[in-house]
Amino acid sequence: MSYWLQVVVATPAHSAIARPLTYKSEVLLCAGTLVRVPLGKREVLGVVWSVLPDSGELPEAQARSITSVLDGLAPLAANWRKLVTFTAGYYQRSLGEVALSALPPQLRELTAVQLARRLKRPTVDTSGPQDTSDLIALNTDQLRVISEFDAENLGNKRPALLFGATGSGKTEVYLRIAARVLAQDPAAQVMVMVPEINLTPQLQARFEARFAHLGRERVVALHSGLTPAQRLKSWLAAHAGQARLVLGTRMAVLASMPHLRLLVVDEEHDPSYKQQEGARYSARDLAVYRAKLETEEAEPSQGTPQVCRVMLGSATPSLESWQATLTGRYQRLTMSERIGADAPSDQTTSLGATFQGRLPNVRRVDMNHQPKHCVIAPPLLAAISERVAHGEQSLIFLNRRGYAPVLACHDCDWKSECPHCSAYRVFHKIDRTLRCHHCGFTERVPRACPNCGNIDIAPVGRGTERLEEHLSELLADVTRPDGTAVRVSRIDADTTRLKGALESQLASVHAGEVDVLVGTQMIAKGHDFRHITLVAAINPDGALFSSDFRAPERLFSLLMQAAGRAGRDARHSAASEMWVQTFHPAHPLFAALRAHDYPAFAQAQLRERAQSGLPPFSAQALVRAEAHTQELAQGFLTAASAAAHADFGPSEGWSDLLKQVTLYPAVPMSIQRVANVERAQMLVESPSRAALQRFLSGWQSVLHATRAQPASKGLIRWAVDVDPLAI
DNA sequence: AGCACGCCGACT
DNA sequence: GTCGGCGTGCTC
Repeated sequence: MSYWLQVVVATPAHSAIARPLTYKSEVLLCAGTLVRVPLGKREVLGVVWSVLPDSGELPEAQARSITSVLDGLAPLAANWRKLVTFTAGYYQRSLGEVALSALPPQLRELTAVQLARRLKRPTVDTSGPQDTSDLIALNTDQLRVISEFDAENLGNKRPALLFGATGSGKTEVYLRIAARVLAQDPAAQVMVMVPEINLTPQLQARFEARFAHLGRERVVALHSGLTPAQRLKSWLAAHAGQARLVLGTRMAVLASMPHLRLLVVDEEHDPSYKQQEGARYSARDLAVYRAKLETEEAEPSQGTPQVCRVMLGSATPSLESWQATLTGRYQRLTMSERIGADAPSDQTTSLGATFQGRLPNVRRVDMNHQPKHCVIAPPLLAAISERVAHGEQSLIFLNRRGYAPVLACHDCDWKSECPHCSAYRVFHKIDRTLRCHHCGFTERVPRACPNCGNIDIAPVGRGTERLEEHLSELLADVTRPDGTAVRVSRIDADTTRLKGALESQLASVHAGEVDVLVGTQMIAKGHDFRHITLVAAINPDGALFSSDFRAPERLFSLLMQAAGRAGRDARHSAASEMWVQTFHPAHPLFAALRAHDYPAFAQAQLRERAQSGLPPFSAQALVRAEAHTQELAQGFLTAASAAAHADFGPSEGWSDLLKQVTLYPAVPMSIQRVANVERAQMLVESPSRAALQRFLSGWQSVLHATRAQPASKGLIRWAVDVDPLAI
C-alpha cells in the first residue's frame, strides 16, 4: 500500500514547477513533515504539503518514492504553512521557493541521521537571576502606551504602531510587553525584529540580561550574520519551542515558532525589511499578517482565545503604517517624552521626567547665500570649530562614499564610465582605483585621459573620503581644549569592510578619540553617541525633487534619525544642533524637521499621495526583465502587457478586473545596464490591493507563456516585485 | 537553481 | 583529433 504525497521543493519561480510534486511513500506522513526526495539526479529537501488519495494527474509510474523522513523534527505547523502559502501567493513566487528559503540552509545538507545526532545534544537549562532593571520605574508615557496596548487584547486586537521619538524608551516598552507575554504562558514565544544585523548584538545583550531567569539559550538570534551551524541551532530551538524569544532580521519572520504570541517590529519604516531578491517580501507586512493568522477566534466551548499581537515601532513611521492608524486599522500609541540624560543608555530612569532630554535645534543653511562651490558653509565650519574647541564631538553626513563620484578629463569629454554599466565609476583615492558600485568592476586610476592622453583629469563632486580630507584641511588650525590637534575620522562601507572594523571604529568614537566624524547613513542608525552635540547633513537636496516618490519620506526619516544622534547627553542637549545645508531652505520638509513634527510631515505627504493616487492609496507591482538588449527586455514586457489585454483572460471576469488595473508602458530601469545586462521594468497599479492581487495571479501564466514565445529568446530573467519600495 | 545534453574554438 | 565554452531544457 502506497500513500501519495504532495511535496514542495526549492524550485525557483522561473522553472515550470510552481506547484508541489507528487511522491510515493510506504508510510503515511502528515503535512508539514520534512522529507528528502529524489529530484532529477539530485536528492533534495522537501516539505510534505498534503496527502492525496491517488497520484492525481500524474501517471502513477512517473511518481518516485521519497528517500527518507527527517523524523526527529516535529512537522511544521499548519499556521506556518498558511504563512508560506500566503507569502508565495502574495509575492508571486513558488511555494517551494518560499518554504525552503524559510528553512536554515544547513538543513538541506543534513541527512536524517546527522540531524538526529544534532538533535540529541541536550540543552542545559541554567536559569540566571532576573534583571534588576525591571524594578526601575517606567515613565508615564510608557505606562500609558502599555495599558492602551493591553486594552486591545479584549477588543479587536489590532496591530499597534508605537510612535515615539529617538530616546523615548521604546525598547523598554518592548521588553515589558514581551516579559508579560512570556510570564503569562510558559510556552509562549516572542519575536523581535530589527532592520540590521549591526543592531542585534547590543539589543541581544539587553534582552538576554532581562530574560536570564528563563535559562540559557532561551533568547536566540536569527540573521544572516550567523554561521550556518548557529543559524540551524537557533532555528531548531525556535521550532522546538525551546527558544522563548527570537531576535532577528527580516528573515526571522518566516521562522517556525509554534507558540508565537507577540511580534515586535522595531524601526518598522526601515527599507531593509523589504527583501530585495528572490521572494521580495516585506517582513513588516508579513509580521502583521502572521499575527492575524496566529490569533484564533475564541471558540465558544474552549477557554481563553489564543492571541498573538504585533507591535510596530518607529519615530518616523512608514506612511503606510501611519495611514493605517488614521483609518483606525492600526492602533496608535504615542510617546512624546524624550528620556534624558543620566540613564546608562536610552532605557528608563527614575529621573526621566525631571531631566528630559531635548531634541536638538535644527538650523538650515541657505546655500544660495554662501560662497560659490563651497562644500561646508562658513557658519557651519565655525560651529564645528567651536565644538572642537569645547571638546565636543560632531557628526557630518554625506550619503556618497568614495573620494569623488566621477573622474573627468578637462580637455575632451571623457568621464569615468563603467564599461559594463550605465553608471560612472567612483574614484577612490585611498587605493587609487576607479570602482563601479553596481558591478564591482575596479581598475587603477589612469595616469592620463584614456581618450585623449591629457594629464589633466580631475575628480568631480565629493564623497566621504574627500570630505574627510577637506575637513582635515579646513580644521587644521583648530585645537582641542588640551591644545592638541583636531582628529577627523570617517566611517562608511569602505572603512568597515573588515570584520569587527565597525565595532572598533565606533568604540574609538565612544572613547572620545575622534572630534569630527564623517560618514554615510550607516552611522545614523541606532548607534548611541553620547558626546555628539552637532550633526550636519552636507547635501540632502537630492531627495527633495527625486523621481522616487518615497525619497522625501526616506530623507525625513534619515534626518530625524541623524538629529536623534545629537544631544543624548543631557549636559549638552540644550545646546545640541542639527545643521542642514540646502538650496531650498523654504521646503516644507525642513520646516517639519525643524519642528520635529513627523505628524505634520506625514499629513502633507499623504495629501500629495492621495492626490496622485500613489501608495498607500493604491497598490503597485513592478515587473522587471533582463536581457542582452534593451529592446528585448522591453519587448517581453510589452508583449506580456498586450497578452493580458488580449481577449483570452485566464479566468471569468478578467475584463472587469482589467478595468481596475493600469499597466504602464515598459521603460528602462534607472540604471539601465548593470554588468552588461540591459534592464527594463513595467509598473502595474490599482486602487484596489485585492484587484491587483487577482490580476497578478491570473497574469502569472500569461507571463510564463510570453517567456516561452520565440520572440522572448535571449531573455535572461523576469520577476515580479509586489509593493516595490523604489520605482 | 542544479545538472544534463548539445553544438563550435584553442590545446595535450 | 579532444576539452570545454555556456545556450536550452527538464526535474514528480
